[in-house]
Amino acid sequence: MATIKQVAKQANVSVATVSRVMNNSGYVSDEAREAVERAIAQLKYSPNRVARSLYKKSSNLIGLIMPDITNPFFPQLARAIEDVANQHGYQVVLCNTDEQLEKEQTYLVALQTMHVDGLIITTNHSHNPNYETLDLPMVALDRIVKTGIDAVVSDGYEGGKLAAETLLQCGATKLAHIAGPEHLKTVKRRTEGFFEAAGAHLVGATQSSFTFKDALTASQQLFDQSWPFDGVFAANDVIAAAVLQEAVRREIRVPEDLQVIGYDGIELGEMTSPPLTTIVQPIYEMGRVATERLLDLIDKKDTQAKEILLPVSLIERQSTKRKER
Amino acid sequence: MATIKQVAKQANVSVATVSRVMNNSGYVSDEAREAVERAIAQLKYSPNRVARSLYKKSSNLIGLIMPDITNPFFPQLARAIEDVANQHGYQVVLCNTDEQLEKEQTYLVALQTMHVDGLIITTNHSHNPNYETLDLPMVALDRIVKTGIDAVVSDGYEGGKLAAETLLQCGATKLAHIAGPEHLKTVKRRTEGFFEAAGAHLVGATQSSFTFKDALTASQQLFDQSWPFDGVFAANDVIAAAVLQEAVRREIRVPEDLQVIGYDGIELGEMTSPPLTTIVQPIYEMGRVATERLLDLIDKKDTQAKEILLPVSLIERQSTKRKER
DNA sequence: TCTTGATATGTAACCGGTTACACATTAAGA
DNA sequence: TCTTAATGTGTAACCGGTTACATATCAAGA
Repeated sequence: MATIKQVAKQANVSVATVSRVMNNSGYVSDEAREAVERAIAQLKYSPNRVARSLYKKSSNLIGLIMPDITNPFFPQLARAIEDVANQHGYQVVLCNTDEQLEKEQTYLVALQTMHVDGLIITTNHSHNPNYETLDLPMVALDRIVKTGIDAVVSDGYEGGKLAAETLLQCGATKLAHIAGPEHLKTVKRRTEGFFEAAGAHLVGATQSSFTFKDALTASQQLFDQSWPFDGVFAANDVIAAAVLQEAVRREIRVPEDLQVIGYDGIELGEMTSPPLTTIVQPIYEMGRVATERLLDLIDKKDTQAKEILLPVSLIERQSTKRKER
Repeated sequence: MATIKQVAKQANVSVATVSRVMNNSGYVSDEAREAVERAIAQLKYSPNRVARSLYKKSSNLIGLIMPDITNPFFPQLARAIEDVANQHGYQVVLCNTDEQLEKEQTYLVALQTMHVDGLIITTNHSHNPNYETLDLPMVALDRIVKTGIDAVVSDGYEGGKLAAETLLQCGATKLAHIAGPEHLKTVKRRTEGFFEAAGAHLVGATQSSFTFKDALTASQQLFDQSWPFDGVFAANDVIAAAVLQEAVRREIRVPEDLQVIGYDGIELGEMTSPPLTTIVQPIYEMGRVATERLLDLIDKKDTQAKEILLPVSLIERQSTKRKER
């Protein structure tokens, strides 16, 4: 790798001039510029970002902290973040915390010592640790933070309501629900919205983590305890897939005897049998908006913290019947 | 953030001594060490990795180049890589190339200028670009490279054979196949193994990309053109899920009338109805092995390039019947 | 003609670590 | 007692950029 000194020598100018050409700053004569550009091309020079970082105290790196990229909701988010970051000349550093405070803490110091320019925190943790004291631009994604930290979330309450309303409009009268983990506020809102709109039609509910195994257990429990019902809203698509599978096992026909609605809009929903009707969060959009917001914060464009709420929508596939009118 | 100078001042020693304490190198008296450690604790000092990188020409960063983290095969791989890297004090930089040469090239120079210590290339691309000229430790994952680059892959040929043998042992006699994209050598091997073991039992085959939509089209085509058959081997689990869905749509019972085997062993396979029998690649293991290999290369432990072949295995769920005997 | 501001360029300090080298002290062995 | 090696510590160069500052030239306006 060529250095700026070699380029300067080759072009017969000082390093300052080379730097000016590279950064398009200060005054440079046309001759000098051409000579430098020629040297750069000849030596295939591209500046050492580490050296640049050291002086500028900025690395063009952003840290992405998420519980587990393996959870099917996160890859799309990561993709959106990486796309937008890359378009703006940033790279992203991936961190999986498993929601463990200790890991989070370790990553935080690692990211700080490497001078990342900002953080995207995609974790549903409620006991937010030293984030407040961190003095780094950051935005929370799919997560609700009390203090003055930006957040991008989708409208879970409306989503829950929409699920109940849809089920009702499609002719279901006895509704059941499988909620997500207690500590996830964004997920809890879905349940609250659903309960609100389901009203007296609610005949049963249980709760599950987001692993498929747990969801299967919860599904069985729901069928055992609350059957019969004719509409289920699951707190996410993975749980909905479990409900679908359990229904098949019990020879309950979907959507004829039982209608199912999921939440998230991940690709999995297309792959089940029957394909899953679901409330879709604009996942990619959420990642995009969060990253753009973060880049604004890094550029100090707008330092007023705010919560950005994105709308959800319904996608009808075949786990529900046609809406009546 | 405190600097080494501040620590030195606080501890009444020189920066060299502080550095020696931090790195456990050279001679340091007990008193000096204690004083330094006290100062470090007081100032909450942790060394600036950027400065360190500049001198050492090593960043403790590894670049992860994959086509698209959104493809359900990759998150597990990414997770394994990140886990192992993190355990050894490395961070990973995520890059999605969409298999586009141009993007790959851009990432490559970005990663080089930030002095990543190594690269993991998880892409099935055959037209490998400037990798050879790159002079960076790297290992290819799930990808076959001609030249002297390390590779970690699983045994697709055996996997394909295993699929055919299993189908046959489970009583299927008329076998069909949906292959993956032409250009993916690792995937092609599965097809070759399957054809070899299926022999005269093969009654039909088609081909598909790894998107669910294409897989659905290919499934329909297969049913239209080659029905009846009683065993299908799909080149990956996504395609298998499509076959399953199409079978349901045509009211063909699985596994009674048609048995289906997938490939990969991703979580999706548990979530279909019925759950999918599949050939599992040790995905996490592959990521782990690749990363450990890369770290060895970085430490110059063993520079002899080699291909590491990991075994696959069968996991029986409910898309096949019980094996006879 | 003199002043002034725009243009052009180079030198050196700086970012925050690591380490080669010089120097000093002390202990062990001859 | 004299060598010699081990131990301990500080100074300054270095990694490869960026930029403050000094300096020089030149054209325009007074």
